[in-house]
Amino acid sequence: MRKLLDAGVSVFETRGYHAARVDDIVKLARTSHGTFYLYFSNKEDLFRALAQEVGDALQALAESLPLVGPDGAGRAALAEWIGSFADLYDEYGPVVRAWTEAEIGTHEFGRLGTEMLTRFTLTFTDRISGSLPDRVNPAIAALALVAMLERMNYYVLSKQVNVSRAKMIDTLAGVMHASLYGTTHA
Amino acid sequence: MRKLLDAGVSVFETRGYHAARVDDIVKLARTSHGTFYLYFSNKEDLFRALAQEVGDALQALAESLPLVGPDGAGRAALAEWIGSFADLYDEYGPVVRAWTEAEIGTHEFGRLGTEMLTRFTLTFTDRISGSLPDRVNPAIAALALVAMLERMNYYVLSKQVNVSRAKMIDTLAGVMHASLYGTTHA
Amino acid sequence: MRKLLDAGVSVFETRGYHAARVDDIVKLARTSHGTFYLYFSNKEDLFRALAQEVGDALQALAESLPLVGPDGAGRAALAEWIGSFADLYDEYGPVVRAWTEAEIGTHEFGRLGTEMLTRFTLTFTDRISGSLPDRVNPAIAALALVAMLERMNYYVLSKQVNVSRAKMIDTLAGVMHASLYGTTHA
Amino acid sequence: MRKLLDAGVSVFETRGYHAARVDDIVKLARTSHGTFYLYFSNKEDLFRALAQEVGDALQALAESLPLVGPDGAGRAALAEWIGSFADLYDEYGPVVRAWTEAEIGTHEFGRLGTEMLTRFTLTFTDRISGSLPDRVNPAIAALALVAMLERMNYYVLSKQVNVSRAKMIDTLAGVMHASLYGTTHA
DNA sequence: TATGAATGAGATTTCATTCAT
DNA sequence: AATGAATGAAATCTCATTCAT
Repeated sequence: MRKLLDAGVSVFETRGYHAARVDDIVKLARTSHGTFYLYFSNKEDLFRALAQEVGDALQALAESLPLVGPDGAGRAALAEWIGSFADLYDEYGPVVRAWTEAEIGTHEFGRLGTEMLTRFTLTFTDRISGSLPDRVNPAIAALALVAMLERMNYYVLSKQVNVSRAKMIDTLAGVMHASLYGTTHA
Repeated sequence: MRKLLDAGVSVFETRGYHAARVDDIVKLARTSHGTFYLYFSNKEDLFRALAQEVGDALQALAESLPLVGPDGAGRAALAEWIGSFADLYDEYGPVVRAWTEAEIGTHEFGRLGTEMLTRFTLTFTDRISGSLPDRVNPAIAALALVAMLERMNYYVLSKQVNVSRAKMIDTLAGVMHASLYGTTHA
Repeated sequence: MRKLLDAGVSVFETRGYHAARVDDIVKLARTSHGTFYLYFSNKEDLFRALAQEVGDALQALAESLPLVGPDGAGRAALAEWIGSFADLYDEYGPVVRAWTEAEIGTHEFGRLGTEMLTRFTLTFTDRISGSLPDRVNPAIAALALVAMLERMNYYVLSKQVNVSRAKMIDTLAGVMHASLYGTTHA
Repeated sequence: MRKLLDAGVSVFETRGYHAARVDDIVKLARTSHGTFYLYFSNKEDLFRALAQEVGDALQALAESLPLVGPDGAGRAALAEWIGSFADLYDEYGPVVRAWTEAEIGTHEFGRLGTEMLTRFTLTFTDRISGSLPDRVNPAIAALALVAMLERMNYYVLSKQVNVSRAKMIDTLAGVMHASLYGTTHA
């Protein structure tokens, strides 16, 4: 039930995954405990549904990454794609953060998260592997870039580190492009 | 009391911050509830003490970053420093992860974490700012590199993504060096 | 919920306010802790509700005090009213005693008690002020009589001082009437 | 140990008997838990010692009540004695209040208190019995007057009901004298 | 389908008391 | 005599989950 999922996102945003109570979600959704358990078997179950949505969106995004060339156009395309990532983070930020919180000490979400990361990175690797210098392991470099991408978005968009969205995107594009083609930023 | 702090690290590692019960910590430390509350006013309070330790260690690490030159020696020095970061992550991993878990939805730890990130990044920026191309904002580039560093360590050392520690360090050094001097990796 | 309030009265009676445990109340009411906290936020909260009831009953009683004349009929009417006070004390004794116990060192109940005393005494003063000799401050004399009334009921009805209810009422009526009209007792 | 007894009075004053912790008393007395238990077996025990002091002082006071005559001099002597009672209440107020609090729901203190009340009232009865009209039971009238005396002092000296000490004494003397000799107040 | 009162297991926290020094 | 760290029993309170309506 959409109402409950949306309330879930909202409550996870303000209270975090662990501190979120079924009662909070139910109250925000203006429905009852009984109804909650009609649709979900518990908080974890509702979260799984939200996580699924994020996972799908992320995978679609990974697949939309263009083959990036060494020139300015390639860099611009990369920047645009990073912008899409930021858009996605804007939309699903609370879920992503809750996920990070939930997966620590929770077997299932940890496994799900690792799977998702692996799939995303695999697709990402695929797109950039042609561009990398021979001696570099593309999968690992890709993982590092994904790490930077994810965490920088968290820092800037969730943690209110004082950096503008545009500058964040430009910087990420610069560092990524440099590591792919060895050129200097911008 | 050291015994309780150590037990805290251990319990946060296995159960995560939220699922950790005072009872777990107390049992592991082979002491009593009364003793726990003699030294700390609650779980949060104990965690604060641990966080302080990590913060101090991280700050010391940031200050140990050498001025990195464009040549191979510079790259090697950078790799060595990243290795120290990984060592620190090994030692304090449970606390860092617990922190990540705790700071979401907990104002205080969120603020503390942002402060720590800011200080670390500031020192980091200081060390690399001379090396960056003019048009790049050093603070933001530094933040991106710190994001990569932190998150990659988490992926590899905590999440059991199947990457060797040596390769992680080498890759991180490569990407960082490339973004500083525009050279290709290695 | 009535069941819990009644159990509260009963437990306060046998154990006193401070020694009363939520668990006692819950067990006597044959319900659960959860239910208790559904209706009251703690023991204090339940007590507040009971205190409200006593306060209302006392105020109604004060307002029922007839204008007492100097003759035998006036004295009889006064005695009857004192009888009603004793009835009320019988009914709410446990709460009144618990209040006495609770208000010492508890700001809120102290304040509530003083308010109630003031209102009761004010109404009482109103009823007797016409009867007092000029030089006497009616409010203070009224307060003294209320003090006697309250404490004597406590001595006789709660403390099991060996005095019959009838004699207590007769004596109180005598002293009060004497102080109002300067006649000797009875 | 005097230091502990004094600290006890002080703590009972601010926190009441039940809320008083051994820790509070020990801290205020600038000594240790161990020392407390060296001199008293528990909080109750310390309180018993204080109660003993109050009991002795009260009994001495009762015995100092002069034989009160029907004239102005008798009334003045009565007023002076009531002043002494107020002095005693000033000094031992916290203990008296704590006693009231403690005796509800505590067998031992209730019994002690009733004994003390009985002894005090007996002596009081002795002193006034000659003055009362034949039909009045002196013991009961005395009890009523003692009730008034005690409670009025509590109202005025502890509860901060807005009445001056002088007026309280005058009013009590008036009501008492009136009930003894049937004269009007003052 | 929907409700929400009732439940009770389990976590947190307090504080009187002991005992080795 | 004096200390105060350590204890643990006992109380409070929360919240996920159920179930009769």
